[in-house]
Amino acid sequence: MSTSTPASPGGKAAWAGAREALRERGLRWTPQRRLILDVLAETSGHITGAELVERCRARDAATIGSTVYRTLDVLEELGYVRHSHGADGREEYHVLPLAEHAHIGCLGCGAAWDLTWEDARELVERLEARNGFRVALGHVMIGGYCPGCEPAER
Amino acid sequence: MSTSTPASPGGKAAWAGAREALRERGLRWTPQRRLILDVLAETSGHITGAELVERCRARDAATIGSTVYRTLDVLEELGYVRHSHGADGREEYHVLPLAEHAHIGCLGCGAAWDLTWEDARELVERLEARNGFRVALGHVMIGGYCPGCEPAER
DNA sequence: GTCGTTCTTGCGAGGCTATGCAATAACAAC
DNA sequence: GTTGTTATTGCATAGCCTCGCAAGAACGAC
Ligand SMILES: [Mn+2]
Ligand SMILES: [Mn+2]
Ligand SMILES: [Zn+2]
Ligand SMILES: [Zn+2]
Repeated sequence: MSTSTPASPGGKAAWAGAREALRERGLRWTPQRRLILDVLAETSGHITGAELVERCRARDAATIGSTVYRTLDVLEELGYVRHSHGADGREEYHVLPLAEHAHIGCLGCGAAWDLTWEDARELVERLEARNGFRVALGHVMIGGYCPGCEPAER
Repeated sequence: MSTSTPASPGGKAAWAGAREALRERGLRWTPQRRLILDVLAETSGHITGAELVERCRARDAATIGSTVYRTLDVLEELGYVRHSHGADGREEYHVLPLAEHAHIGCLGCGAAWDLTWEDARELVERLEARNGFRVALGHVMIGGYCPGCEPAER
């Protein structure tokens, strides 16, 4: 469903410090969190909350949705994931974000791509200059239609 | 919560043609649709799907959510409303959009502004040329911080 | 006014996400 | 290993939005 974002850097390696990161904050290392991190470590690019629940459930049928969503909140605070909302409003988590970037999503087929600061520069500079508005690229979502998806009517 | 978008032009007047617009397409004029249009005619700027359901329910307790959402779909096809998704992923309907436009929202205070095709031209043209991607300006959401709101952390 | 066609509605169910609460488990200290 | 503290889980519930389906209503024709 979601395309884009080249493979993450170290794969599993990047997650090595997660257990320590949790403990340093007084948070706990539980079997549920370990499973979620294992799945994320094998994911590159984007994943929706629902997809993550599903993949965890494939490995442990007892997986509870709310636990997954709450763990995602924690991981976002630690910087391991970052979320925005896709064109359909659903959560889209970016795993191990290398650099802040915006998302472009097809309203037809749901495919998604990334947009860099460089791509958005002209617009970002215009908003900064004209309105004093500082764009948070991670919270930019551009909806539209990819070449394969004709926008039906209108 | 959402600022911007000056009051709609004619208020009720702008909705006068709605009944005809429906009939010309073979669609029907029902009591449910009339109520929804009445409520929308008294709304200017933005409204979420849930808010609209609530306001309709205030006038007719028998209002059914799915009917409201389906009517919004129809009205969007006729051009009377246009929706995108707010920073929290919920649907945000723009009533009587004068022109298709994108939304800029402050992640700090929630203030929102509009962005026109002209403002986005450079980026839109770039995406069209480079990826064959046709931007739907109404589905563009730009998050960031207004001059008054310091970007907290990270 | 009656009838037939086709659009709409109501209703039920389901997907995605959030939250409160009590029971449980992780961790640190001993 | 036991115990106490407190974070976390499971569960239930709820909100927002979508969809299928069968019953019902709007509309045009007569
Ligand atoms: Mn939508
Ligand atoms: Mn969110
Ligand atoms: Zn597409
Ligand atoms: Zn602000």
